[in-house]
Formats: sequence, C-alpha cells, structure tokens
Amino acid sequence: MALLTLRWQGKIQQAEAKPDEPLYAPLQRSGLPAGTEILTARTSKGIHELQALIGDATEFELLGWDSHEAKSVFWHSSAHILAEAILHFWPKAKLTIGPPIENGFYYDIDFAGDAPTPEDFPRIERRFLELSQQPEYFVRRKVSKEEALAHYTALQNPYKVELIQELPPDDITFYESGDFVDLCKGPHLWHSGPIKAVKVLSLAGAYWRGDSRNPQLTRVYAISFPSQALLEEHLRLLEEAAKRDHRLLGKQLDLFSFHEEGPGFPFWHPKGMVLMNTLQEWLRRKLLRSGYHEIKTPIILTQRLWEQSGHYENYRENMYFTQIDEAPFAVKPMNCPGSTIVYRTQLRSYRDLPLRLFEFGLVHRHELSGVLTGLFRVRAFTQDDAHIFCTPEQIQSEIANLLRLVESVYNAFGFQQREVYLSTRPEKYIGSLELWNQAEASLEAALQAAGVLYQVNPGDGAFYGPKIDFIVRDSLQRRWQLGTIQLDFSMPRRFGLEYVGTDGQTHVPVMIHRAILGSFERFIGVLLEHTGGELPLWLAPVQVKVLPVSDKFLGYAQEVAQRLEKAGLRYEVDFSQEKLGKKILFAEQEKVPMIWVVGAKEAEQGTVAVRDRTQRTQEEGVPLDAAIAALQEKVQSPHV
RNA sequence: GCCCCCUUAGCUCAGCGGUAGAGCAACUGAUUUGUAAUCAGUAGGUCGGCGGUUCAAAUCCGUCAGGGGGCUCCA
Repeated sequence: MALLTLRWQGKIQQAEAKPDEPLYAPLQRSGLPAGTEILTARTSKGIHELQALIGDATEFELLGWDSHEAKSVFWHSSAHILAEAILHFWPKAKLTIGPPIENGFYYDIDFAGDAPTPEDFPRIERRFLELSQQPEYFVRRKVSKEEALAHYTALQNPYKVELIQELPPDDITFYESGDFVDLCKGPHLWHSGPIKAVKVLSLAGAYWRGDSRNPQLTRVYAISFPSQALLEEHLRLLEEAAKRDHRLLGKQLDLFSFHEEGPGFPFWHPKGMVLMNTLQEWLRRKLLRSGYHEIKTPIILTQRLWEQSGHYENYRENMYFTQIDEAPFAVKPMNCPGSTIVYRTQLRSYRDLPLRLFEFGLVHRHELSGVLTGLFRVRAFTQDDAHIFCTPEQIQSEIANLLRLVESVYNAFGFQQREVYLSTRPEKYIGSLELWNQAEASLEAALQAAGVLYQVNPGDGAFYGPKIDFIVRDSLQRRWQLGTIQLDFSMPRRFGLEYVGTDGQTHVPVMIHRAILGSFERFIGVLLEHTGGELPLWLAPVQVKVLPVSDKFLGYAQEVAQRLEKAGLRYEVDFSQEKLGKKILFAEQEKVPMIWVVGAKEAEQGTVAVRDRTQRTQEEGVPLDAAIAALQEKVQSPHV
C-alpha cells in the first residue's frame, strides 16, 4: 500500500492505494467525484489518466473542467466519440487525426467523395450523445507495430499506416471505446459520461499533414461540454463575437468596404479615413518625438532591386510585376530595400547611428484568394514600418527603446494583456554564429532588463536574424499578433551598407526591421473587434452629434456646430425632420460617443443636453462653453 | 490555389420549378416633434455574370466572379 496525496479544488487529502490499481479506485473510496467532476489528473510527469494504474506516483492534482489540460483531454476523447458517430453513418470513411484544439476539437477524415453536409450535423450530434451517454470507457492497449499496421492495412487506411510507420515500434497504443478503436497516444477520459453536450460546428477542407500536394480531407469541427448550459453559454459567446466582426462594423459605421473590382483591396470611406489619419498622425508624432525620421519610398521599383534583396528569389509568388519603358519593375511587398537606398545616400559615420527611419509604407502582396479576410488579410496595406540602422553594440539599447515604445503604444489602446515571443536561430541561417549569439544575447538581455515576460521559440527566427513577436489579447480573449522586431544581418550586406567606425574603417551596420501596429488596416480591424466599434473619443470619426429637437432649433444647432468647428472637434448635425427618439436611435447605432440635444431650453439658455454614451449618463443644461471645454479635454489622445 | 457553404432592392432578409416580396434606408407630402423607430404615398431588382435542362428557372445542372468557414493546434 502507498499513501497518495490528492489535491482537488484547493484541498489536499490523503488516500491509501495499491500501485496496481487504477487511480479512480482510491478516489471513489475517498468519496471524490471521479469520472464526473474530476476528469483527469496531473503528476509531476504529466497527465495521469484516471483509469491508468497508479504505479509509483504518489502525488496527484485532480483536474476538472476549469483546467485547460482537462479540457484538452475531454475534447480529445470527444473527438473519438465523434469519429465513432461518423463511422456509424459513413462506415467507409477513413480516419486520420483528431486532436483537441483551443476551442473544441476536429477530426480529419477521408470520405472518398461522400462527405457529410451541414444537414447531417443533427444526426451526428444525436448519435454522438447516444454513444457518450452509454457511457463508453476508454481503454488503452499497447500494440506491436505489426499489429497496428495489420489493423489499418485491413481497413485500407494509408494515413494511419503512414503515421504508424513513423512511430517508435515499442510505443504504439490503441484506445478502445465501445466498438471503436483508434490509434492514439492519449490521454483520455476514464469514460465518456461527462460529455453531455456537443455541437458540430463546421466542415472544412484540410490537406493531409497541411501540405497542398497531399490529398484533401474533410475536417469536421465540433465542441463538447459537460452540460447543455455551458454549450449554450459558448454559443452565446460566438454570437457576441460575430456581432463584433469588423467587417460588419465597417459597414455599419461606414468606414470601409470591399468590392469585386478589387478583391482584397480595401476602399476607405470618409469616416474610415478620419480614423486612419488620426491613428497615423498620432503615431507619427510619437515616433518623431522618439528619435525617428520619416521617409517615403516608391511603390514601384525596378526588378533588379528585388533580385538584389533576395525577394525575387524567395518572395516572387507574392509580388506583382509590371513594366516601365519595357524594363521589368515590381510593386513593393516590403519597404526595407527602399529604406536601404535612403541610407546609402550619404556616407554614414558611427556618429550618425542609430539611424531610425520610419515609413508608413503602402505594400502590395499577392495573397491566395482563399485567405483574404476583411481587413485582417488584404492584398494592399500600410505598414507602420521602420528600419533602424545601428552598430552591433547598439542592438541591446535599441531593443530596450523599442520595448518601451511598443508597450506605450499598446497601452494607449487598452491592450493590457500581451505575450512576447523570442525566436532564435533556425537551422538554415546566414551570418556568423558569433554574430547570432551576440544578437540573441542582446535581445534576451533587453527583454530581461525591461522586465518583459517572454517565451522562447527555439529555431523559429528568420534566416537572416532572430526576432521578437508581440501578441495582444482583445476584450474577448482572442489573440492577435501585432508587432514584430527583427534583426537582420543579411540585407545590409546585400546592399553594401557601410558606416565609418571610430577606427576609421568601414563596417556593416545591423538593420532592425520593426512594426508596432503591424499594419494600420489590420490594426483597425483588431481595434474594431476589441472595442465592438465603441471607439475611444480621440479616434471616433464623429465625436459629437448635435440633435435639434425640431426644425425650430436648427439655427441654434448651427450655432453650436460653428463653435464645435472652431474648437476643432469632429461633429455632425442631424438635420432630418424625425422626432428626437429616432435621432437618438440612429446616433446610438452609429456609436457616436457624445450626443448633444438642443431645443427651446438650450437655445434660450445657451446650453446643451449632454448624452454621454461612454459613461451612459445624461446631463441637461450644460453651458455650451463648459460642454465644449469638457469635450476638448476628453478627446485628447493618449499622451505621446 | 484547394475543399465545403453562400450571393434576391442601398442595407437586413423571405420566397426554392409557374413569370419577384417584406422591414429599414431613399424620395414626396403631412406632422414641429424633449432622450432608442410619427403617418401616408412614390420610386427602386435582366434574383452576382454567362451557358444549359425544361412548355416554364430566382428556384435544377455546369461554369466564371465575389464573399464566408477552413487548409498540422500533428497518432
């Protein structure tokens, strides 16, 4: 007998157990909800299934639905039940892989031309629940490579055969649940009882192993929950997210549109341009005060330049080409080569470095038609790009500066939750090992000095240098990659960039590519979804809308408008002959942050009735001067 | 690019083999309005384009275009 230490919901208790009994046995004896609330367990070695023998483990943290790992196990087991339900209706379907994902799970299946349609979802769901509520017990069985291969050869499933062939021969396991058997490494639930609600979400094409040269499979996405209420809650969340879709808001708020005359190329409407320009002016001011200089380089440049930069060789598929006077030219997909040309216009000394050149550069990239998505993935966009030319010794302090800058920019939009990733030297790289080591050390030192929490992605850097990526979470906890900082040892060499050092010799500068927002287009998309279209006052295309109670007060409304104009505020007056209620409704739908109602009282007293959307308050009889002064105060952009 | 789904009035959508509908918006008129929709009228569409099946196509089939969900989060 061994004494187990069990942690469940913050409480610790002990239980006696034998090493050759499954973990659920002592839990049951202790009256713990094993296989219902307790879904799985964790030891220092990782996930320990409830049905797995205890062995020499003595400390278990019991995991329930609130644990990320337990959810993964839950969904992984759900994927098996889903596959079983699907095989019930499509017995000839060939299974491939079915992992849990961030929100739910999927199974990639080869239906050989007889795939389900969304109309099939309900019966799949019904069958799923029949199976899960039997319930089915998940039994792990170690099999030999021969047995595994024989099993799937008999089923004529080349995908599983391929997977098995890559597995170590002494570590192959099947999981059996009901009549269903699947090659799987686990871990799984003890049984499917807790899986009480399921929703098949969508179908998608997915290439075997993500490679477009491979056969295309049908991916069935689904999500399951321990209760119907949780499923409904999740569906509500999806609806909420759908309402915040920036494509919808772009239309509702009249900011931008897309048309078949220019697929992937956004058309910006007047209000969208106010937003775009306000954002750009704000960032421009901030950068100019942070030691940057602005440049603008041509959109079309000779093809020779792209051959020199390496883009022609590595990035041609994504580029647009044209001709000028019979010579080949290309539309720029990136701004960096242009920046190097500006660098080269003078003989640079170490005293000139770091030289920080920024460009709100419009780049064009040929993205595959299938990946275009609103403002998130477009074929032309404006990067908040910059290139910092510096000496290797300056890398660390430049990165430190950048980290501060990035932080202050994200804070300005309320993106408090951030993730930072450091990607290091990949297998294929250029430049000396020494330079790489120095660069990586500089990045790490800067991150640590700034007290930034980060994760390392080993080998994930670009071939020309290591990088730091920034990901923010929006108000719905969705992750968006925005900024990136990339060190580049390659391009300065390719373009023959030089500076004269203290030693009088010429040296090659290091180039830091960096974007903070990424692109203005995409960032506006993210911001819209983050705020649900409730833009902060300083960015709102219309900051205040003046609503005359009736035509009689148009004169006074005009007067108020003139004052707003003088005060430099963005306003609109509702000249329609609708009743006040309707004017309010429309102004609210347009998500105008401030509504000023003017009628007899106001005209007489020189006041406005202020309806503040952001505060959800109303205040009558505010003197016009005071209202304007207060608004001017509130529309200030976050300090630069 | 590939797979599945979608495309009907400016917008949101109904109609799904018998020759086009609603609400909102627009326009006209009446109403002169006090914090989330005043009333009445008018106009608006070769039902995404092209081709086919059919006596008959928005509706069925093909094709092209555009849009949406996806395309390693690896047994």
